[in-house]
Amino acid sequence: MLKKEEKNSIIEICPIRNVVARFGNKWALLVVLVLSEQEIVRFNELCRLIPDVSSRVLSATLRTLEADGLVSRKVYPVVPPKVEYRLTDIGQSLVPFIIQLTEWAQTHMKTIVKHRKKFEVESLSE
Amino acid sequence: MLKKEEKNSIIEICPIRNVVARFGNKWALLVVLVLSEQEIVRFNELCRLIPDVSSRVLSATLRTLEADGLVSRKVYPVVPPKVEYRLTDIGQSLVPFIIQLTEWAQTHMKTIVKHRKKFEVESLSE
DNA sequence: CAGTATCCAGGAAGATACTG
DNA sequence: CAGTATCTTCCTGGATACTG
Repeated sequence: MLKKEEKNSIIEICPIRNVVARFGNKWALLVVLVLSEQEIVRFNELCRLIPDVSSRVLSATLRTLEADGLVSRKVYPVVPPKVEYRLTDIGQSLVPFIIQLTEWAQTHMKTIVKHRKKFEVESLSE
Repeated sequence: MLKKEEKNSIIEICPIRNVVARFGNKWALLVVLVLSEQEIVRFNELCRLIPDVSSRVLSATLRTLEADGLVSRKVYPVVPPKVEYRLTDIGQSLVPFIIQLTEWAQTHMKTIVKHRKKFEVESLSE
């Protein structure tokens, strides 16, 4: 394997890894998907729409998406606070691909799950 | 947030999360992409094609891809060992989406990187 | 050649509690 | 309401060494 510095340079150069790495985030894709369905969503609404994410992780996810320019955040100076999230144009442009991906997932899911089980059994019997 | 058991049931039910979770893997997408270009690849060849992955992680990645049925593994009973990896039909069917994704990444990468930097500066000045 | 074994470090994510 | 602070746990992935 390569040394750390060499690796980092590869990662920086490679646009695919750099950007696609974001999808490694456990929640990012899901947040984009939810935002694509609701247009405008407030923070606690998102919490409810994705019931198994903590507010800590959700806010971190939103911040990276905002940093990337995929999501915009609008704060209303009112009490109690009101913050709205929505997709930017770039964020929107990603949606069709995510949907295709989920369709692919739905199409092949049964086969994949079946295959996983079979594989598991075969591995055990060795 | 929900309790752990409730969460797990959500994840099991949801086909999208279940399958898309695989993309969270740091190397899975890249391996599929490389296999789509080379058709048949041997283990150490892959090591060389993806120079910044360790053999330990590479073999783990290959095993999960094999378990999912995206990659097939063919062992020749010779000395020294010879093992060939290639995409299955399901694996192949995923390739166009990955390519679209990488094209999207290439198109928007500059904007995203610029936005990240801007965002960083703004965060510091607060 | 094609991996495994072992050990370790870092980061992601979870639980809980708290605040402007 | 919309988060942050803190602490802890878990798990991925990395380094190195070794083997059928």
